[in-house]
Amino acid sequence: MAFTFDIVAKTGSARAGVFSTPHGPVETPAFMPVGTLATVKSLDPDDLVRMGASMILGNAYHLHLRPGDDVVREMGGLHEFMRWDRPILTDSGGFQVFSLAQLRTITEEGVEFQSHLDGSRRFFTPEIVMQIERNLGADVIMQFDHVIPGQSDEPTARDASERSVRWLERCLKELQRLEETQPLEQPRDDFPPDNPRNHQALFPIVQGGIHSQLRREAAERIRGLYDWPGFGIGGLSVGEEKDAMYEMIEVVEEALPKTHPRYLMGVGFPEDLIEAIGRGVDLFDCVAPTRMGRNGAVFTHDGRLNIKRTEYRTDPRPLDADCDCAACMRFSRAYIRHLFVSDEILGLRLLSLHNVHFLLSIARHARQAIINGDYDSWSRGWLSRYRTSSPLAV
RNA sequence: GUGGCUGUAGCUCAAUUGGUUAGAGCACCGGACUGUGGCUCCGGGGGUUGCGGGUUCAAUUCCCGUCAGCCACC
Repeated sequence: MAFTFDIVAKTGSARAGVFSTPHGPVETPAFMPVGTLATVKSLDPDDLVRMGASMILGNAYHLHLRPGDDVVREMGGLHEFMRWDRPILTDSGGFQVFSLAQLRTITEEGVEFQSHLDGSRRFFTPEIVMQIERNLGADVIMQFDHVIPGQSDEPTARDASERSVRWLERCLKELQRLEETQPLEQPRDDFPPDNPRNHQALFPIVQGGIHSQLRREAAERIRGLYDWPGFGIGGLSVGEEKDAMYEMIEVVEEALPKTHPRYLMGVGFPEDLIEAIGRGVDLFDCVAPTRMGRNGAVFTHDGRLNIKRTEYRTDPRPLDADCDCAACMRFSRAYIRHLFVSDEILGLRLLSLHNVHFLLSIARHARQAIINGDYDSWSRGWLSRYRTSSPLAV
């Protein structure tokens, strides 16, 4: 089997593992920087490698609309297109259809919607999304799911969750057909040769809103369908209370096999990573470090700070004294603030660099703490410092 | 020198025949952002309406003077 997950250490529910893919291993817990449009905004592959990123994300919805998944396929697949030879995971676009697109009409067959770029009418089905993700050629591909707001009531959440499971069955069937009929593009001669990589790992997504019973039922039904290489946990950090999110993670952790990787989609903030790792989550992705970086927010060990504030106008210190990222090793808060206030590109880049590094670093340290067997004390100390210094972090 | 036009928030402009506490956009100062547009959203500070008089119950608005800028003509 092309995808394996080996757990090397455990502390309570927290696990340190190695997830193997055709493009190399992913040491978990891992944070995956988001590169929606085949780029982690403002960072290039060398930056990401230097920071120790192993797997990154692409997005089926966005890449289908532009440049087109057919274009990516013709260019040799997403890895070669963006020159990233480590693992890639593509999100199905389910979240985007429900967050960006307009005039959604949902049926059992699929979703009709309007592109957020030009308003053109589009139709996504589980089969079409699998074809898109096949063309992109990522190592891990997410099922097409039905995403709903975090505070949705039980009937709404049940409807969406059960539809997601039915769509999952169709995704699996279509992927199996594609693997028979459409081999992935082979790398070009000047690209480092890789493992045989015709197989893509399809991750199901456990939905169910903030309703424990729905979460359990979804996990149960999904497990009964196939021997999945890993599991997505979706529909969280979409407006619900943090306590509800943590509770749902615990419920799903109980209901999923302990032998497989769990990927908490769209999370998160530093404190969320640490809380969720303690509850057995292995993989994360989040736009927060880059998007918030572009808006001036900086993650530090002493909580979040806003680089635009006047108080940093002549502050000679680095963003975070305990950070060894490229921005902190070289530049002052005063300089980066100046870049921001002046709308200079470098400001966006340096904060994105720092924030991504910060989350990658949390995952690395968490992994080491699990291996050392002292995750509880490490995480308590980390959270205490972060929350004490920052009244903004709940 | 003469005639005309214009002076309202840091900037660009509003303010009904003279009628509540002079508004808006941008800028500035805070805050939000969790399966991505550098977007967007929320809140805040800021004006002796160029200056000095006058008319009026009431003046950004009408009158006189004055200062500044612009235009035209000597």
